Amino acid sequence: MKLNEAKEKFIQTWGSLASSWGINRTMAMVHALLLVSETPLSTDEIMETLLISRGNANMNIRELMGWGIVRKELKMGERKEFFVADKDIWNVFKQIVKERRKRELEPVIASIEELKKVDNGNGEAGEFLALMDSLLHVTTKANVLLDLAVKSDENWLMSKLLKLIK
Amino acid sequence: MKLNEAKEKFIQTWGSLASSWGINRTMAMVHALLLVSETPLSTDEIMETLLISRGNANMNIRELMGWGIVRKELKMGERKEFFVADKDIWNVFKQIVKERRKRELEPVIASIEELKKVDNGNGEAGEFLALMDSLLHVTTKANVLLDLAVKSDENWLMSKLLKLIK
DNA sequence: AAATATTTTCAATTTTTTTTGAAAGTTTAA
DNA sequence: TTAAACTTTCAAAAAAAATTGAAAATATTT
Repeated sequence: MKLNEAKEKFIQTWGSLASSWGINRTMAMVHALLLVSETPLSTDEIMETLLISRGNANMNIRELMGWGIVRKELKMGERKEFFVADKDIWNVFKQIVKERRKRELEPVIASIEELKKVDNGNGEAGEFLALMDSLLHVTTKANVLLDLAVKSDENWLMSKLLKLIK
Repeated sequence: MKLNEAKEKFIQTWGSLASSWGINRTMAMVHALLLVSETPLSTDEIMETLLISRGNANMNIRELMGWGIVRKELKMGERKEFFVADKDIWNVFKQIVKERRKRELEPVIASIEELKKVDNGNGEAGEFLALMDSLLHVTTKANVLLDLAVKSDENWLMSKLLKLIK
């Protein structure tokens, strides 16, 4: 398999994985392209390589920057903006966990807390409250653990965790 | 807030969360409905409550059973099938992790392994290979850890993990 | 074996999400 | 200040995903 073919396959793999995780296919492909690119790429280069429109390219690049895993790079003597992906995969992973925790996990915890205020005058909400409690139990623990994962150094975390397995 | 209102809000919350995780909105709502229901529900009851068609209800119930988090319950003297959701949230969590690991993580690891076979005769694939290695590093570790999580008892795992935080 | 109840399937439709592309906006250079 | 280079926006179009509903299949009862 030639290098370019492998890169292409990687972009496809990343793209098709995306939709199972609620991530825009094109966004994942732009990310993959930047990951395998040895040099920063301009919007035009991304458009040409992935055969997508300018609007689409722009939108997804911006979204990736919002996730904190792609950044702008300015080239001297060039007016265009260039983009690079953070190549430190552990960092990318941490960044995504951090964002999803903030965007999705925390709101859901707040929402469950809210639902615990249900009127239980005659005790009819007992089962419901038990469900909310067990959900809260799992989600808050996940929250704490993900926070730990995000803040820690990879090697420290992994060595600790791998010890647990034995 | 009345109990029924709270249940409805819970179903909505669960449903809207779903799409960020690549899960069908209705499937999440059916799941939520079964979670908050104190009794097993028939397809007809699910249709009526969520205002969805028979085909849709059937499809999503079946999908939930495929994920191993909803099961059929037969009532004596009733010809209809009834459905119940596993109320043990830790179990539900484990089951979902287990399935996603099998359906998504393992194939992606296999795919990256495949891409490592790229032709590197003249050394031009060095950076690409380094990227594949670091991806493999993170994904295989995640794989091992999730496997641990899935196989372990909640309390054991949690007590161990919480110790790490201190 | 026929009638009835129930579940499943799937082509057609609807809804939602993504993408396009051109116009508007912004920045830089002459 | 004007023009050119470049980026952003967003309404319309296209594509993808979800949903419907009725017909077919299956299961149960009489």
